[in-house]
Amino acid sequence: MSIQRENKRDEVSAAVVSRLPKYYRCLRDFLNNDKLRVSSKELAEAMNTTASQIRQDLSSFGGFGQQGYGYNVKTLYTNISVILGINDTYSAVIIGTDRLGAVLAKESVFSKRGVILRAAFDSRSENIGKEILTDIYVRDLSELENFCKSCVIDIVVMTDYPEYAERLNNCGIKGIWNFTGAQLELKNINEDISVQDVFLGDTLMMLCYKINMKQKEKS
Amino acid sequence: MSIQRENKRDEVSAAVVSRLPKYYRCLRDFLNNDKLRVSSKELAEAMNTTASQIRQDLSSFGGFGQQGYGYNVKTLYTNISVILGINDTYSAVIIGTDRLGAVLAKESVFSKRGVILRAAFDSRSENIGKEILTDIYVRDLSELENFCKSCVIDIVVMTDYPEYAERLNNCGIKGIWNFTGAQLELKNINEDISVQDVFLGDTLMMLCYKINMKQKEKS
DNA sequence: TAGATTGTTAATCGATTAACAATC
DNA sequence: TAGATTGTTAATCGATTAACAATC
Repeated sequence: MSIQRENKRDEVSAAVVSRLPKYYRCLRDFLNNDKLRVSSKELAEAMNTTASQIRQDLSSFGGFGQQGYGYNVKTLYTNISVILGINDTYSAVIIGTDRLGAVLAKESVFSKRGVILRAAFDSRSENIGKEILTDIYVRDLSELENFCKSCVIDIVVMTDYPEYAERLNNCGIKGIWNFTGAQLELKNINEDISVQDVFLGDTLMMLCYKINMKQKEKS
Repeated sequence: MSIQRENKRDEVSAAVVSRLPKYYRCLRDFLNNDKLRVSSKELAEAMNTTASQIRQDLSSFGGFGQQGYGYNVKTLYTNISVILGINDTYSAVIIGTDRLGAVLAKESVFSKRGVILRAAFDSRSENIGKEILTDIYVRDLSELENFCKSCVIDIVVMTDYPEYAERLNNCGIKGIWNFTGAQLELKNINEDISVQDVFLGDTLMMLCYKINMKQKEKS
């Protein structure tokens, strides 16, 4: 119970977490421009927010700055990388190899984040056996569980077959990156597994909404 | 000034807007299951939120329900579709035809939302001229502005060349769906143009963060 | 030492939840 | 009419912003 409470206290709000990647990108740009130090005011301008928020956010992970000086860009960048777990290596498999799946396999987004693709799965016979990436041949979906168990797989990238998610409960995986466009049944998924949704269709709908609003404002 | 104020008052918060696509998906599922009516309580359960939030959200667009009865699924679905502008037709072009661009072109996400792809652009000579979709051949990026002006293009899907965004200011486009992984320079982009970002890398970073947190909690 | 800028505490603002009168 | 459930107002909660003492 005391540990529970400890965790609760240390827990960082979802709002802050959602801003971390933006901090990371922004600091990376500063670093690439050989900037050595940055104040919360400067960071705020670059990120289109307030200096207060920057300091509040960063202090929730401990103080990375120095009064009168600001933040050392390199140090802050390194710290945020560690917080995000970006320097670690992850092994991954892809489920669904049509279109989106095939492309994600080739995407640099994986290698940039230390994610190594180990295998790809599909249940359509016309896809099975295809080489979607050097030395990565599409396997039958029915092999998925055994594969994850025998190899050590951290991340499952789902681009199809959302109903397969719960089969991953006892395969030792740590996270699901969900592109299926369907809400996974979280109540059937092991609590140890983190789920990150990407609803592409939702973002297109929101764009349509914004476009429509602007039209209406005018009239 | 009175109109300005009117708009301000009618403005729906970003939090509500971000939930609209979820309402839409949820109601579509109910509709597919031939459900005729739904209460805020039921909807809340399906959407993993509170009945209060459902009623609060929906009332910000006007009352779609009926005391003692709830909401008619079909009516609510139609209303949300109209709010999202989902039944309208949009014409679009894609910038960048490597990997992600090529796949998005083929994705059903477009046709599902009434988005018709008119053209694709790239500046790499090896890509130009390729047929990435039936009758859609990759054009030279330099033709982009003239093309958008002459045809009536609503949406530009950017998968590359983020620096090109500001060139779209006077082409009459209404929205940019940004997959470039770079923050577009909003101060250089016409206010009439809505921008919807999709930072895939950010979502992967957030997944890594969650995975790491769970590991730390255990130890 | 003086100026700058942090980390943190307090104030404000907005979003979510609860309560309930209105009414189908 | 009685029961159900909305739309809306009020209460609570959390996140953002402002202020400032601490200190490099």
